[in-house]
Amino acid sequence: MIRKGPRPCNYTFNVMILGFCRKGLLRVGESLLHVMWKFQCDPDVIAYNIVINANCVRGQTLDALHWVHLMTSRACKPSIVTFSTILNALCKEGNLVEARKLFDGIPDMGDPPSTIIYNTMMDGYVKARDMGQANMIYEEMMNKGISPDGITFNILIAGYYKYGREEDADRLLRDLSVSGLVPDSSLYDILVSGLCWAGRLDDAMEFLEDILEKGLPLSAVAFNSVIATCSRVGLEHKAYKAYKFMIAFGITPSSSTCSSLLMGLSKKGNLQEARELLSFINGLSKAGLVEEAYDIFLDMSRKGFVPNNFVYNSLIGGFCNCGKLSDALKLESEMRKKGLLPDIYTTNMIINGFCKQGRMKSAVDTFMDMYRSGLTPDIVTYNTLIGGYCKAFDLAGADEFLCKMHASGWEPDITTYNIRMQGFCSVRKINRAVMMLDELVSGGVVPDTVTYNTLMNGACVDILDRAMILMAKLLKLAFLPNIVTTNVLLSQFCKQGMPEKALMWGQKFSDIPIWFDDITYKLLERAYHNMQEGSKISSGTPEKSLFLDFLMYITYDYLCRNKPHK
DNA sequence: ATAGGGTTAG
Repeated sequence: MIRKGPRPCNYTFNVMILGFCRKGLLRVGESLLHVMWKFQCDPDVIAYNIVINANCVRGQTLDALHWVHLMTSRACKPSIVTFSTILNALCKEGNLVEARKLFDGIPDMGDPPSTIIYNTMMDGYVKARDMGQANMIYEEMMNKGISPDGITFNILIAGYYKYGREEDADRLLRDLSVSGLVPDSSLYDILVSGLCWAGRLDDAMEFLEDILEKGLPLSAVAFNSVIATCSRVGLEHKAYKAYKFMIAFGITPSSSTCSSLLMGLSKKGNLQEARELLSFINGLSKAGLVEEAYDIFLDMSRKGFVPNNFVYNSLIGGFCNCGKLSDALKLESEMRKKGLLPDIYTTNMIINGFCKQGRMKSAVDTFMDMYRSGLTPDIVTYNTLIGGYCKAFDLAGADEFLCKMHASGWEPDITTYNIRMQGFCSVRKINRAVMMLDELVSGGVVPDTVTYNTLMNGACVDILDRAMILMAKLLKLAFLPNIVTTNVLLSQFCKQGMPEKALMWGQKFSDIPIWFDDITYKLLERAYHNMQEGSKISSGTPEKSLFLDFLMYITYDYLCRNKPHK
C-alpha cells in the first residue's frame, strides 16, 4: 500500500479517520494521523480537516487550532475549509478574540482569505453584536479588493436591521452605489429579509409590494423570508397570502417555501393538516386537507418537492411538544422508509418528548439506541436528559448523566448550568444554585439572560435577606433582563397576592414600546381576575412588595433604554 | 463552510 504511492494510501487512511471521528472515537482518528507520520505517508489536508472538524464539533476548538500548527509544521498548507471550520466554531462559541487571531494569521499560514473567510469573521462579529468590528472587516475587504457577495450584504444589512441601525444599513447601500458595484438582484431580496430579521414583518411586506410595483428584480428568497417569518410567528394565513402573491408574480416557489409553510402549520398545532400535506406530497392521496394546503400541494408536487430532514424534524418536534410521542415515533420510522436518516436533532427531540412526560426510562432507552444507529450523543442530548431528571426531582439521575457527559469529553455549557440551577431552585435549594453561579463564573462560562431570570425567580421566593444578597451578586454578574423578566415579576406579584401591582406595572410598561408576549397578557388577565375576586389573602410582606417593585423598576428602566435580550 | 430542525427561565 505504501509502495504504491501516497494517493491510495491517503484515501484509505482518510476514510478510516472519518469513520472513527463519526463514531465519536476522535482520539483513535487522531492517532491514525500519528501512524501516518510514522510510516512517512504524509497526511493530506483532508485528513487534517477531518480531525479539525471533529474537534470543532465537540467544542474543542483549541485542540483544533493546535492541529493547524501541527499541519503547518509538517508542511501541509491549511485550506479555506480548514480556516472556515475553526473560525466558524470559534465565532459560534463567542470566542471572537481567538477567531480574530486566527483570521489575522491566515495570510502567513495559507492562501489569502477569501470572501467566505471574510463573511464568516464578519458574521461572528454581527452575532456578538459588534457591528463596528463587522463594518471594519467589510472595509478591509473593500480595501483589499476582495469582492463581497450576496452573503456579505446579507450579514451586514441584516445585522444593522437587527440592532436597529437602519441609517447604517442605508449608508452601506450608498457606499455600494458609490463604489460602482452594480447591485444584483439579490440585494432587494436581502433588504426584505433584513426587515423580516428585524421583526418588521409589515414593513417587509409593504416593501415587497413596492419593489414589485417598481419592477425591480426579486427572487423566491424575499418571499421565502416573509413566509418563514409569518410561519414562525404563527401567522400562517399571512404566510399563505405571501405565497399567493409570489405565484401571481410568476416567481417559482422553492423547496424552502414549502418547508416554511409546513413549519407554520406544524407550529400552529395543525399537525394533522401538516402531516397530511406531507403525505399528499409523497403521492399518497388522502382527503380532508384545508383548501390552501391543497393548493400548495398541487403547486409543490408539480415542482417535484420531496420532504427532507428539516420538514420531518419540524413535524416530529411539533408532535413531541404536544406529548404525542407515538405520532412522532411513527414519523421517525416513516423517515427511514423514505431513505432519510433520523439525525441528532430528531433523536434529541424524541428524548426531550419523553423527558417532558417524565418517562425517563424511555428517554434513556432512546439514548442507548443512539449508539446502535451510529449517532453520537452531543451536549444537547446530555442537557436534555439532565433536565429531564431535574424535572423529575431526581438529582441523582441528573448527576449520573452529568458524569456521563463529562466522561464523553463534554464540558458543561451555560445551558447545562442553567438547567441545574433551575433544578436546585425548584427544590428550594437556592444556596446550591448560587454556588453554581460562582462555579460557572470562575470556570469562565458567561451567564446569560436565562441565568438571570432563573436565579431572580429563585430569589423572589426566598426569604428577604438572602434574596437581597443573591440579587446584589446577580446584578453585578448578569443583569440581562428581557420580557421573561417582566413576566417572572408579574407572576410573583400575582402569587404573592398583589394583583393590583401587577396591573399597575402592566400599565406602566404599555407606555413604552416593549413587546408583550402571550404570557404577559395571560398574567395580566389573571391579575385582573384576581383583583375582581378581591381575595385578600396576601402572602407578601410590605418589604417583599418593595423588593419586587425595586426589581420591576430596574427592569423597566433597563428595557426603556436598551433592546431586550433575545 | 453563509438559513431553516434540537436542550434552559415565565
